[in-house]
Amino acid sequence: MLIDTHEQALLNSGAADDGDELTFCSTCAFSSACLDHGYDKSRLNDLHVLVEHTGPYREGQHIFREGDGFNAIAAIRAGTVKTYVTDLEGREKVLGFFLQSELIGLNAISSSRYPCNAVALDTVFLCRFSFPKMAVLAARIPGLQEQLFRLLSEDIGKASLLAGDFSAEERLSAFLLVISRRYADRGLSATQFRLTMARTDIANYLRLAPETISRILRRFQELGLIRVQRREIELRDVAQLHDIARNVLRD
Amino acid sequence: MLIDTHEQALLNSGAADDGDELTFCSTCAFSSACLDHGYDKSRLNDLHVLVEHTGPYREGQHIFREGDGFNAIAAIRAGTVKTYVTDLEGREKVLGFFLQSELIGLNAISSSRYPCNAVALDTVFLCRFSFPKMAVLAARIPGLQEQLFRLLSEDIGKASLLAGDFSAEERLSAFLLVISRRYADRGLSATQFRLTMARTDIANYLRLAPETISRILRRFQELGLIRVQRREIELRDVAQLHDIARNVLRD
DNA sequence: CCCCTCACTTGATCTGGATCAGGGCGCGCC
DNA sequence: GGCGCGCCCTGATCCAGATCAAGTGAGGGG
Repeated sequence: MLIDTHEQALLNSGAADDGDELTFCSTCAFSSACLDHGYDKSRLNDLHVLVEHTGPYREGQHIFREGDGFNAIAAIRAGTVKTYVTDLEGREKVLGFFLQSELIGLNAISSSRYPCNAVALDTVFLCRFSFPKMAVLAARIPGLQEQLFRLLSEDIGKASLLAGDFSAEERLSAFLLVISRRYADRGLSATQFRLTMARTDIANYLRLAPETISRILRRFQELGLIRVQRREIELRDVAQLHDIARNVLRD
Repeated sequence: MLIDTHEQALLNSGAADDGDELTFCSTCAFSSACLDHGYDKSRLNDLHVLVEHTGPYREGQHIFREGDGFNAIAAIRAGTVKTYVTDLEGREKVLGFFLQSELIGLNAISSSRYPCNAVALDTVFLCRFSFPKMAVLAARIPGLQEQLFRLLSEDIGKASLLAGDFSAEERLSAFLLVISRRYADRGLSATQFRLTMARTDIANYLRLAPETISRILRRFQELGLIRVQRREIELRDVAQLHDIARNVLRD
């Protein structure tokens, strides 16, 4: 298994133990998935050749670029990743933001090339999974195959925030709630967090102008729905935000 | 294998032969996939319990509804299917149109429920594949697993026509070209075809008003790009349509 | 400490497409 | 054939959000 010096440091620093897959990489969705579904430790070697820890990627550093040959999907161990494409006029179109334990690269499977760019928004560490090897393993471990099907299928529906002809308020409210939910899932505060992305990134993601983001954040603040100071956000009336976003989120 | 009377008639009418999977169901993506990847005939029984031909569904008849329990994905043997959800104000949001040999239901895997409605736009026949059984089979046939991963991954990127803040002309031009391409792939004319969906459906799909669809079709006709008469469409200047849609299609 | 930069904010104006309102026409049904 | 219904077209008006044009203020480097 390839481990660079940063990685080695990280491994040595914690309670990490190469012999136990769960503590070895507690943020890897697949490792957990394997164990959850009865994957036994006698086969751990399979995972070791499968998994490669990489990082750190510094803010602004690319993880992959559009057109790069696809060989691995990656789970984020730490940090935030933005995926995007650039249109013919050079404008950036943000496809998604990915937090700890989320997967990037799933949309590259079909064409064997990454169809978009991925860049670190802060300091990022990854778990890379060789996809060919994972496919072989998936055939042997039903739980893993099932997990992969589920993850892929989930992503098909994820575009809903961008699809739909929603108003700017609906979009932004839904965006804040989705971010909040994802932070909460990771044990962080659901009501107070720091956005890792610039206004421009949010705008490019929600298909709005940066000015519109500013104005609506201010409006939300004036209405007492949120408190915002630079990138620090506090949600003060989640119920009403949900009400605004109800058409987008539908649940 | 369950076969209703309509189905039986269809089977008997052609050169179909239950002993040969390829002629038995030449429009089924998976059957071909299995054979393409070295699936041998001694295991055909697996596919027979897996596949169930259904139909006809008449225009306006639902194939599944939002919330229905997911048990199977389906390949379209004939006809056109529209998938959609309804927002809280009762407005219909069209998610996609599916032609012969395309698959519906892939987005239901993750939640075990169909997250949208599917309705026939004309007379539709389906191949239903029991998903649990298919997953078992996929573990045994590498080609099938690979095919499934590829199909799922493809669909993740499909939303691009809806995402993006494209102009009405860009959207509609891209829509016509995508339809054209898909008809051509099926051996039909790429430049002359009949739309199976209403203006309203196109509008709901492209997130535009039906009036806008009308106006732009007229404008395209005045510019000599297309000829349109009711639902009959003739593409007269594909190059320029491509130019208009270049930001949407990106290839 | 000050300046410079870059992200963000704020205000003024403009516009693409939605909405509203009405009219035509093909098609099925009586 | 005529009538009615649904789909489609067309014109007039309106508005959300883009765009244009200045600020403002925090952080960083000299």
